[in-house]
Amino acid sequence: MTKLPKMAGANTILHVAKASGLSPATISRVLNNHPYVKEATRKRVMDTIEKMSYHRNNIASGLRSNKSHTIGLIVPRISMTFQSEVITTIQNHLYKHGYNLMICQSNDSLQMEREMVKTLHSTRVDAVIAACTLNTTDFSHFDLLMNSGVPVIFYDRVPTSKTNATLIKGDDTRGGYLATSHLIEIGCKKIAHISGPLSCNLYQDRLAGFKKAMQQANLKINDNWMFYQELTFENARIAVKKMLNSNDRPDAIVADNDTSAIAALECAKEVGLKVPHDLKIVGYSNDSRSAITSPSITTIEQFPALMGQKIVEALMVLLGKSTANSEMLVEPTIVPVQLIRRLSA
Amino acid sequence: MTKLPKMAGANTILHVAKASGLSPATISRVLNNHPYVKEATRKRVMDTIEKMSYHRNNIASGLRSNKSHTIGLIVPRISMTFQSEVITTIQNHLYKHGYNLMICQSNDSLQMEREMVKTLHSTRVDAVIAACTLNTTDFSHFDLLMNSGVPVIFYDRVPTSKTNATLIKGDDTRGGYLATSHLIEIGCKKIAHISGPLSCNLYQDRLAGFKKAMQQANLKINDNWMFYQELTFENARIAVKKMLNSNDRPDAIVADNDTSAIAALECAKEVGLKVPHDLKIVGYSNDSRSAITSPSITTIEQFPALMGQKIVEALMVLLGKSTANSEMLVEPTIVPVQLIRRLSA
DNA sequence: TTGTACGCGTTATCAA
DNA sequence: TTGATAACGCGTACAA
Repeated sequence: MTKLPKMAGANTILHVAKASGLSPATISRVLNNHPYVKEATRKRVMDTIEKMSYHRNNIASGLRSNKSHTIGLIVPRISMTFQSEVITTIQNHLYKHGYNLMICQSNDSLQMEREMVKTLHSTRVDAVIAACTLNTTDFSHFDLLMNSGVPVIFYDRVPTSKTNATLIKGDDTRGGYLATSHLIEIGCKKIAHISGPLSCNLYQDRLAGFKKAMQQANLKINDNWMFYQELTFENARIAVKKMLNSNDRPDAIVADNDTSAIAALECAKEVGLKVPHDLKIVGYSNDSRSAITSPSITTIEQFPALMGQKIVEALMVLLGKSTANSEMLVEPTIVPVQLIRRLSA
Repeated sequence: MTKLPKMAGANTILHVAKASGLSPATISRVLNNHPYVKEATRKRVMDTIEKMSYHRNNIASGLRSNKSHTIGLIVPRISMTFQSEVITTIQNHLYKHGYNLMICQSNDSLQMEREMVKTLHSTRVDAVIAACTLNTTDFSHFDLLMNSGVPVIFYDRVPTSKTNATLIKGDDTRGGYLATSHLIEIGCKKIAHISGPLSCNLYQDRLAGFKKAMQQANLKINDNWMFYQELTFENARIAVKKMLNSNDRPDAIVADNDTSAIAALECAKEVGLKVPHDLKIVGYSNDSRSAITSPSITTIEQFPALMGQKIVEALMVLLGKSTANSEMLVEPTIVPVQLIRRLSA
């Protein structure tokens, strides 16, 4: 007996090697499905592994191979319907490919986001997927990763300037256009817009879509009905109250998320306006709540599962596990959107 | 634009040692805040680290120290409001303590749950936090972790039999009781119950609370109004339709989640019943949707943030980072619940 | 207070 | 097809 046994429950490939009368290298080959292993040997090793209930130490493996089989994910918050569905899809797909997911919530804090990039770098994740905060306009903290050869995929909230990262985003321009032109088609002429802060590409694009639809219909944009703010329930209430209490009221509201749309609906009820008769409302994201209000809210579906799937596809290309769709890496991937017509507009 | 060359190899403490004219051991001591380091030396090292932009390799550190500073989390799905809030709290707290979180979704599949335990074991996580699937009645797959000295905390859906793991659960018996007795107080006598499958402790307990309230009020339980099923929207619709179309209709429904309560509300509207006048409804969990239906739904608040906090507290004790509340480790921790009265009952 | 030397468990590189 | 052996980067006795 050599220096083998130390503590129960800490079997290593060395133990397996001894027990099966083979070398550690062969055990490793079996574990990694290396081609040059005789079938009989493989079987013998597998049996021993089973018998000893050996489990490979991924930490040691990672140190040697420089692969952690872990993907880092940075997201503002997981509780948003859209985000949690994207993440769910990513996680399920990645798991099938043998990767783990390390999820970090920035809580929409740029400082947290910066720290998390460092942490994920130290953890030696194989790649990072990130939806940035509303305030992230400088993306240079991600250079740390890319300079070390760690691929970065941005989705949803992405940089607008040039980058070496892979970009996957929703068709927000079209989303803004669809929401607005729908209202125009059903006769609205005085359309308000509750936008998010324009520091973020999402809201820039949705605004562009809004403007395009308005211009095409020769409708003028009333600055008193344009709001650029963090899209919270309270902020929306304040904005909508102000509009509804004025002499000149809009006949429709395009909101950049469903929380704001729900707030608008609530305000309308309080003021005694009937939706959609007196005021029409369109939201954004198809939040699970938007389907169950009375009236239910017309909104923009973003297909989070599809986006998650695209993200994993790109990831597999970046990790060299796939060569399909390698053009994803140079051109931004645009995920389609769709108007979900309900009763509010 | 030329692609950035992949770095030949990141800096190591050896490089830092060379550059600062010290030994690797001293660098390591500085990184780990070891007491026996002269302040001037520490400063010198920190400067060099900064200048070289050295970042510690957590994989190597983990191999040596046998600590990954990563906590594994297994959860049926992150998209449920309750779960996503628990997870958010856990993640934010853990991050402050210097731990990462590896989240695994079992999708309520027992087989996935089993695999994920193995994966987390291989990844050498420092501890595992788990909310099990609805079908997990045998928890022995977690023994792999506990036998290797990896602490396990079960929350929400926990084992009912004896275990070495730490248990943190909601007061579901009281929740079921509060929901039912509230209905009784406001005059209901014919109360239906849409329960989850009794394989799961949650629904056993809520049912016990329901029965207790019914017995105290000398109300008899009508078996035609008792349903034990996975708590999906469709299942609830079928159950409620059946009851509302029969000759003998309940005057109230206790649902074990808000999805079922929302389905009940929808069915009632379809059949032309007014809620709460003709039918009263109480849900469970205070899902974000329950507040915005018309009428809004009375439900049971489970304080997910508090539960998340308790989980981290217990974890810190288990990891030897804290000695407060060490009784958490032997007795299950019960997180309180509260009736949120809204307009549906 | 700092340095030397070794080992954590695995995989890669040779050699056989 | 398999084996021997040297890394991977860090932490920690032990020595100085």
